[in-house]
Amino acid sequence: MSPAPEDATPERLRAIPSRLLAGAAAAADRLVNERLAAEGARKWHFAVLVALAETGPASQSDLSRRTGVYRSDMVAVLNELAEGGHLVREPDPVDRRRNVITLTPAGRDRLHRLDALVTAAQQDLLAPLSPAEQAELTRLLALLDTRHRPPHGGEHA
Amino acid sequence: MSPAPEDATPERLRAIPSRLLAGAAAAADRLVNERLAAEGARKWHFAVLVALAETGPASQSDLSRRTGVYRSDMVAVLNELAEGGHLVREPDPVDRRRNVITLTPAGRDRLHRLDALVTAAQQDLLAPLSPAEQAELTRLLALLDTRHRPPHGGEHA
DNA sequence: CCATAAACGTTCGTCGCACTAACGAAGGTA
DNA sequence: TACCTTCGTTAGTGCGACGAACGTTTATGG
Repeated sequence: MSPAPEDATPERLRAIPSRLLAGAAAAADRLVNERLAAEGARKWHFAVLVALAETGPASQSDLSRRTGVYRSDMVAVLNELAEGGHLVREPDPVDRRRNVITLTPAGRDRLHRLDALVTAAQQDLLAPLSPAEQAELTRLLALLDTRHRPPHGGEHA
Repeated sequence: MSPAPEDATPERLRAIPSRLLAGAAAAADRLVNERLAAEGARKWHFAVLVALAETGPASQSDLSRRTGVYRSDMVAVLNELAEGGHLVREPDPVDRRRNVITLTPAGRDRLHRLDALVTAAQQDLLAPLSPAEQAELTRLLALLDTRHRPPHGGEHA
């Protein structure tokens, strides 16, 4: 038998938070993507659908800001969702620079299905933790997130 | 004035652990890379140097397993470190398929400098949390990491 | 001893994500 | 009017994660 190399990761590396974070994030992404792939979706699709459902029709740059998807990348995401009939993209009559993105009933359906998948993935992800630990982890991560402001086109004020 | 869109991220999305994880990991990566870029290094360089310092000379696939860098990508990392004189790559006389990677004194020096940078980045990252929270977050992340085994070429037994 | 299988280093290519640059069309403002 | 900004869009860059394939070398087993 082999000497069972098991987890050969050096101690030093294993204690580094940024590495732990990267590892956990990778695992999380993998879980989510696996589930969503079963429906031929990616996480951005879900994010956009959520944003649309939450506040109604919006422009692309609106959606970009709210989901964190760059407006350059938003184009393709919307194309794919539009092809699937999950949303409609039409020019905004009041501001003709804009497109108004509107969720269709089919889109709302899809949102519900994707939501179930994403929720399941979260449970898989957090399963190793007790409910209290899950809540604490979520809280701490949210803290870090709000502190380390995205390199986005954020508030200048 | 604008209606202050501020943080327009939908509530639904903000509560999703995998998204929080991705956000925090991105911030962490950004902090680490910014620091390391000052020395013209990337995180893999650091990881490889740590692995070498911890257990002495090793083969490339050894390093690959221990650092998490794919062996395909390891090639370039070692090239760069070798160019900088931080390590030496020579064929293994006992197993001529392998290369023996050996840390040079210059490499050890560089490790210490990079270590300082990485440590500083961790402090920046965790600064929003109390020491107790930092420890707890690290613990929980380590738990998730060890549970969600990498999709790597892991144990077959 | 020879065939076959495995491991190693390497090259190349793919995919997704984050991010920049630039451009035409449209709107706001002086 | 001229100017600046916003919006959607295209194209392109860089990086990390990952797979395929190939030649070389070592291990295995009949």
